[in-house]
Amino acid sequence: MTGSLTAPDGRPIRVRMAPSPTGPLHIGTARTSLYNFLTARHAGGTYVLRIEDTDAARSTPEFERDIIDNLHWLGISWDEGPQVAGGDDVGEHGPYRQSARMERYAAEVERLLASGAAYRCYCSADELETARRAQDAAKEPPRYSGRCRTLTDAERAAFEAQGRRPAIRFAVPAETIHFDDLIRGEVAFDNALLGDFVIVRADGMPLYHLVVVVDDAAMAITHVIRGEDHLSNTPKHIALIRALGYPEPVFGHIPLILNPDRSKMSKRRSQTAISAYREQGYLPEAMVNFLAFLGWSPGTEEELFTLEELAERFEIGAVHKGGAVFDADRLDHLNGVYIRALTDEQLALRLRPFVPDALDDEDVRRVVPLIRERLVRLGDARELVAFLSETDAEVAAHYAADELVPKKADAAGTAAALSRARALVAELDPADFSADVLESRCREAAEDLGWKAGDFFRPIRLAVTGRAVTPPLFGSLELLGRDVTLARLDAALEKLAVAA
RNA sequence: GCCCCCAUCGUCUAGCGGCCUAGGACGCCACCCUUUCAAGGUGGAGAUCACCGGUUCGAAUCCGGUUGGGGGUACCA
Repeated sequence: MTGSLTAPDGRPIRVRMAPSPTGPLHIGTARTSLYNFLTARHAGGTYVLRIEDTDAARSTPEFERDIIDNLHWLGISWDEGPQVAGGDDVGEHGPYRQSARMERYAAEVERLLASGAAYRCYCSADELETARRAQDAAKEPPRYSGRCRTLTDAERAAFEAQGRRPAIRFAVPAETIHFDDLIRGEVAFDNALLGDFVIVRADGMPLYHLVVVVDDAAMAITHVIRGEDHLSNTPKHIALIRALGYPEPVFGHIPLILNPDRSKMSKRRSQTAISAYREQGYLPEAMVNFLAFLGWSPGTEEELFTLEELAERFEIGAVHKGGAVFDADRLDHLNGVYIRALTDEQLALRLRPFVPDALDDEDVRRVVPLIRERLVRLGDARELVAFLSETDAEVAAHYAADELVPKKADAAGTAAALSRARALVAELDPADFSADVLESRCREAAEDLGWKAGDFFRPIRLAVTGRAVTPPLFGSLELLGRDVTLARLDAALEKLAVAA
């Protein structure tokens, strides 16, 4: 299973990703896109993006935009496909939106109709439903009876006269279809078990099975790499391909990404929109690495790869057959690793959209060393740095007076300790207001007081940040500055006095 | 129901007939470091390789069956 893929005729491969803009970019679609992208890059082939928007009722420009944006965000780019920002499509096999390819589908359907490979079906939804129910009752597989397959011209005319609008069905040949799946090897399906499926709706809209086959041929796709949920559609597609006289592409079906209960990953049970991960501050490089390893491994113990390195190593034939549970803990860990690998400058830049506007770029740059090891997601920074932009009153509102008091102390003792801290800060030459000086002075004060350093630091931390869990205390004080530190210490003292 | 696919620690995986008394990572536990929380370090628990039969001198690795799980069965994609 090594060596680069080539098309059957020895030419470079052409693969494609064909998302349907009926929802935001889904994690599974993202991984399928990634695997296609990596396969293309690895083999020096062409990667095509096609938007499958034939379902007009559910497709929206917003979802298309979301898909394209987030694919770009992940670093996945295509050689041919629709352009964002209203530009023309790129590539010679366009248009790359199915909604713009209707004439072509219509022409191919005509060919199918003319050759007898497809036929008009006048059955109504009710009739179909009744038939399905009868089959179910008789414990037969529910499939179309083929009733309209052999209609005479007169019968057809009669239906037309009744005003019935026909759907078009593909007359599935009763044969066993074999194909050699890139990932699963030999697979065989008996198409005699299939009913004739609809390829054009009564309203004239062509359906998925038809358009996918027409477009893959029109776009000269050599390798169709898609989710396992399409495995059982493949014999239908092959039958259609043969009826249309197209060259047969190679198929590869990658395993599904699973919910923790091992069912197909769904919005119901998991967070599936890539945009949601992006908004929480997952790094695209972490996402890509995580997704790549969900169902594939380089066979070594290395586990951190860039997109380029993945393209070099990725082997579609080495992809697993079994589904993989989406492990959010692992993603979190990986994201932290990638965050910590960033330089302070890079991290500051990436953090910008996640921290309050009230902090200027210099503030962000200065707080980075304090929080970098504490971030699982970039979005975690918000809470971690909140004390820097909150007002003194907001900070004070985060805690109650009794929270200031350590277990082994009382309110009076705590007040004394905080006063000591306040005095120490007040006496400090502004030029000495640094983390190091603050720390050594506070340690001395704690010793004087006979307090354990940790016990002494805790109320200061709460007073100044409003929180029990914060970045390192003295670095935080330094960032806050002397005046704010003093004011917040005063506020805590006052709170204590009021409570007493 | 029918068709198809799959099966190594809780999870992601290494493994392609002897190197496996099954390796790594995440998570979990303990300890160390430590001003909180993290990060980091060290150690640990955790898989009779789903089960049963074969093939073989030898099987996690090959074959068959069973069980379990999943996907598909639309005038959705």
